[in-house]
Order: sequence, then structure tokens, then C-alpha cells
Amino acid sequence: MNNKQVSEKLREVAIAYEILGENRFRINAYNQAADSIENLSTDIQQIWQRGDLQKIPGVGGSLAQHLDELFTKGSVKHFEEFTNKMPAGMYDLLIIRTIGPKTAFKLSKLLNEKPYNQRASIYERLETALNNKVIQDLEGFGEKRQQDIYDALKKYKSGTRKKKRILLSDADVISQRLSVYLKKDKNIQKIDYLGSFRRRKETVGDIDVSVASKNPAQTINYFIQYPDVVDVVDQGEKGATILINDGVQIDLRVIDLSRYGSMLQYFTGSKYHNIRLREYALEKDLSLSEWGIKDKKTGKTKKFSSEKDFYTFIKLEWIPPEIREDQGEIEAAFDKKLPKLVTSSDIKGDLHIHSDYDYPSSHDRGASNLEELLKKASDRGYEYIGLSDHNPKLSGHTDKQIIAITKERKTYIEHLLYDNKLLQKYPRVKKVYIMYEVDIRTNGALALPEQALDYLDGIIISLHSNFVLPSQEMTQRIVKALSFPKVRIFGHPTGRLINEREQIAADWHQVFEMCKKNQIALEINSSPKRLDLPDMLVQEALKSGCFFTIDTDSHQVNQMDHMPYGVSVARRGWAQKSDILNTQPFERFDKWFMRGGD
DNA sequence: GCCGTTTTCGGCCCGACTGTTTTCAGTCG
Ligand SMILES: Nc1nc2c(ncn2[C@H]2C[C@H](O)[C@@H](COP(=O)(O)OP(=O)(O)OP(=O)(O)O)O2)c(=O)[nH]1
Ligand SMILES: [Mg+2]
Ligand SMILES: [Mg+2]
Ligand SMILES: [Zn+2]
Repeated sequence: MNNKQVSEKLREVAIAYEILGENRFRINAYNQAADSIENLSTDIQQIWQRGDLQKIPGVGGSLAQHLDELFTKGSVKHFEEFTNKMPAGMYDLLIIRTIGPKTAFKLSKLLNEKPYNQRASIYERLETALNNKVIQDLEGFGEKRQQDIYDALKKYKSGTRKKKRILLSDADVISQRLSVYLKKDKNIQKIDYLGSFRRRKETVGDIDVSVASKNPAQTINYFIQYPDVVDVVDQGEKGATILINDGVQIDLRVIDLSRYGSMLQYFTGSKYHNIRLREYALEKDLSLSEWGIKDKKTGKTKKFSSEKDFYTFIKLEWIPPEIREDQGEIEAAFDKKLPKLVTSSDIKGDLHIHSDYDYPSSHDRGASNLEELLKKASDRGYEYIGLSDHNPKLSGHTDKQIIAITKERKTYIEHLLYDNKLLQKYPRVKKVYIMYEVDIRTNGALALPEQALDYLDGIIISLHSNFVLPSQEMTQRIVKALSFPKVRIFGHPTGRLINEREQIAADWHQVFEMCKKNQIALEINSSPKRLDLPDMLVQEALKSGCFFTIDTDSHQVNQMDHMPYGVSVARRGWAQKSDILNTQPFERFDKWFMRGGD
């Protein structure tokens, strides 16, 4: 059972609780634990095996006990007692918009009765009921509600609904397009993309956008006429929700400039940051919302046009959006101990770049030549870069040949740099490290003969095959690979491809300890579908005392501009400039990179 | 059910929108 399935189970129990009239705070606790578990970066069963379940935020003694039973026996008696009381098919109905627990319960109860063909799917039975207009006669329902459900079912069936979470980089493109459109409405004074987008989460569930407008009604009307719209999901006086092609949902909120600061705060979230912040304010008899800060004694609401002023008013430092995840940031802001997060302008180099150098590569070669890469590095203000082409193909080559290929590559690169004076042409760049990105073989050996290292300044080691291994075996494999000489960086450590390939199973504590011991940097890979190490593991690695390099893994020169994505991951992991090695000026960085003794 | 440098008990965010309502429930964010 993976994290996703565990959180699913908890949500099912929460829903059963809701229908059976359990305490609503217990329901919230289950849902919060479910969210928390879904966002974990470590397999929950590993946490369980270490006896650390209660260290998960939102998991206390009771849930830890239930989860222990779940992992030991495969099911939880207490859970089943509740979920077994739910009608068959009920949970399937919840995927339909506007159908929540209460509605799903009443509907599925009806649809499980005799007149309905029990061999038909719950959706087919619902359709029959709707066509026969019997829903409107159920208690609490009416004609309009019946029609709502009818429309919602139709949209579900036709696929007119929100699809899976999209990459942050795709959200960037969508938001830029939308901005072009919105800017044509002269009522609009301000546009900001908020929610998970502003927090720079690796994926976003929807696009949240706030605008200040002189004429909200006109602006909302204009918004829902966006050419890409396939459905207007919701519309009111304060905003609207639309669905555009490819199943991306966009939430708009419109507000007056005078209250824009409080809207920024609310709509940026996260949900749990907001809740924690509001609870903290309540201790001072203040009630927070997108409309401002209400003094509960006088009943008066103070407006905020600036978000910073909003935080200041409740005696907190302004908190960077990336860390608004209820992970201690509010306490830190109160104590004036917020980390000074690394920024993109701190970055002085990029160590993971693939060039178009022509040789028998084991994986895809890059598309850009050294000069293009150097020019880009110079434009970005870098003092050093690393050329990290993949190691040569093993098959069909003897060790001797591979060593020769590596030597020849070094000679060629140096020829370009010094004889052809490329380094002189881009004087800001002081050094190009001659590197490889070397595969970690299944047995933990490097896919490169050791003598080839004589012709390299340092190497990145990465997993590119056999991603599915038992955790222990994978950990051993990595630990072994981390002990070879000249290893400087562990590239895209989890091997995940967002929405495509799961991260590997490994004991990350052991891996982090090894990196620390051998002074090897963990890579934060900025490729938008990798973002690897993931933010949560960055946080954990930091606690273990590890350090990082943020690299782009560019296979084309323009991908070097992906660097801010990696920086965002580092920021979400609470990393400061001093935690990131490639923020160091060349002289200092070079000491670490070119250290001898290995 | 969870949680705590003022608490191990007594708190637990707040609003938009819709429908079926005579004052609120359900869903979503
Ligand atoms: N106070 C409060 N704010 C909420 C709640 N739900 C959502 N918000 C705020 C904070 C969220 O960041 C913001 C946008 O909501 P979303 O559902 O789009 O969540 P978010 O963008 O954080 O994540 P996402 O990637 O869309 O799943 O609205 C809530 O229950 N209470
Ligand atoms: Mg969102
Ligand atoms: Mg949203
Ligand atoms: Zn690479």
C-alpha cells in the first residue's frame, strides 16, 4: 500500500464518519492526515518500520495505531466498521463535481434498491434515475438540484472536467497566455498568479489568479469569454472558475485594490498555512480573511493593500510563498528566524550540462556546442560550468577504448577553450569543468573504467536504469556508487519523472549520511519534469547536514534558463545560499570541486 | 483525533456560491 492509497483510505473513513455524524474535528483530523501523508516524500511504510509514524504531522497516537494495524494485517477493523456501512458505489460518485459525501450517500442508497439493474454501473444507474426524474423527490433535493446533477454527470462522462495536476512549467505557459488576454481589459489594474503556482510547487492542481479591477462585473464577464474556455464551472460576484482545453481549471478572484494585500495572502495559501495563521490570529481576537483583518471586539475590518503590511499587523515577518506550507514558518516568522532563502541571482554556475560533443554516448547527447553554452553561461552571470556528457557506451567498447575516448574528449575541449580562446572570449566564465554524468550500474559499480577518471575533473553519478529494486538493495547500490573517487554530485537522486515515473525506493537517511561523509553534493535537478531532489527530501537532507548543487541537466542551451525551477525547489526545502555549493564564487567552489585525495 | 516556550484539556479558519430553505446545508476553495 503506497502513500496515495493510504491517504485514500483515510479519506474514505473520514467520509463515512461525516455521514454517520461523527465529530467534525475528528473528520478534519483524518482529512488533514490524509493530505499530509499524500505529500510525504518518503514511503510511509518505511516510516512505519522505523517506528516514526507519529512524527508525521497530523498523525497522533490513535492514527499511528490504526496505520500499524493496516500495515500489519492489511486492514483496520475500526475503519471497516465504518466504511462497511456505506452503500456500494458511493465512493465512485464523489468524482462527479457538486456531489459530496451527503449527496453521494443518498444517491447510492437509492441506486442500490431493487428497481435498478445492479449489474449496471453506478453511473448508468444514476443516469436512469435522472432520466426518470426521481432524484427531485428525494428529501433535500429539488428540480434544480436534479438538473445540476444531470449536468455534472454529463460533464463527467464527456471528460469535461479537471484533469491531473500539471507541471509548474506548463502552468507558467498557460498563465502567460492568459495574461496577454486579461491585459486587454482596461478595468484590470493588477494581475497575480497565486495558490500553488505562487508557492512554486512542482505541480499545480489549478491556476489561481487574482485581479484588481475597477469594474468587477465586467472583468468577470470578460474572463469567462476567454477563447480557450470549454466550460464555465462557477460564476459569481466575486469571481469565476473556468475550465480550458486539456482539462486545466482556472480560478479567478476579483477584488478592490484597497484589499489586494489580504487577497494575496488568502489566495496564496497554502490551505494549512492559512488555517494555522488564522488560529494564531484568533489568539489575539483577530479574524483573518481575504477581506482583511477583523477585530472581533469592535467587529471592524481593517483593509490591507499590501501583503507585507498584513503580516506585519499580526506581528510576523513577511513569509516567502514557497515555504507557506505549515511547516513551522509562522513560528519562525514570529521569532524573526526565517531562513534567508537562496535566490536565482545567487547562482554562479551550472554543473550538469550536456554538449553536442560527438562520441559514442550511452544516452542522448546535447544539441548545443561549447560556445553556445559558454555564451549563455556568461549571459547568466556564471563563473563556471560543468560539461557533463553521459559516459561512453559500454557495449562494443573495451575499457581501453573508453579511456581513449575520454582522453580525446578532454584534449578536444581544452583545444576549444585555450587554443581557440573560448575562455578568453567569455572572460566572466573562469573555468569549464570536464565531467561525465556516469550511470550507476545495478550492482552499484560505475559504468566507467576507473582510469578514465584521470581525464575528468569530477563526475556526476546518476541512476538511468533498473529503477525498481527493493529499498535495501537500491540503498546499497547507491552507497557503493557514492564511494568511488572523483564523485562530486549525485544527480537527480530519486530518478522520478513527474506524472510518468515514480521515485525509487531507498533509505534516504543512509544515502544522505553517505553524501555528507564523502562530501558529495546532492543535485537539485531543475528540469521541470524532474525537480529532483524533491522539496521535501531537500528539507530532510538539510537536516542531515548535506549540501547541494542546483543544475539544469540541459540538453539544449535554452534549458539552462530552467535554473529558477531548481532554485524554487531549494527554497521550498528551506535552503539558504550557504547550503548551495554553486552559489560560491569560483575560487571557493573550485577548492571543493578540485580537492585531491580521491 | 491532534496539539501545546504562556495550555496535556479545550480549543479547532473562513468565505463564495447554490439550492431549498424561513435561517441553513452542502460543496468547494
Ligand atoms: N482559509 C482557507 N483557504 C483556503 C482553503 N482552501 C483553499 N484555500 C486558499 C489557499 C489555497 O492556496 C488557495 C487556492 O486553493 P487551491 O485549492 O487551488 O489550492 P492550491 O493552489 O494551494 O493547490 P493546488 O495545486 O491547486 O491543488 O485558496 C481553505 O479551506 N481555507
Ligand atoms: Mg490552486
Ligand atoms: Mg483553486
Ligand atoms: Zn544529465
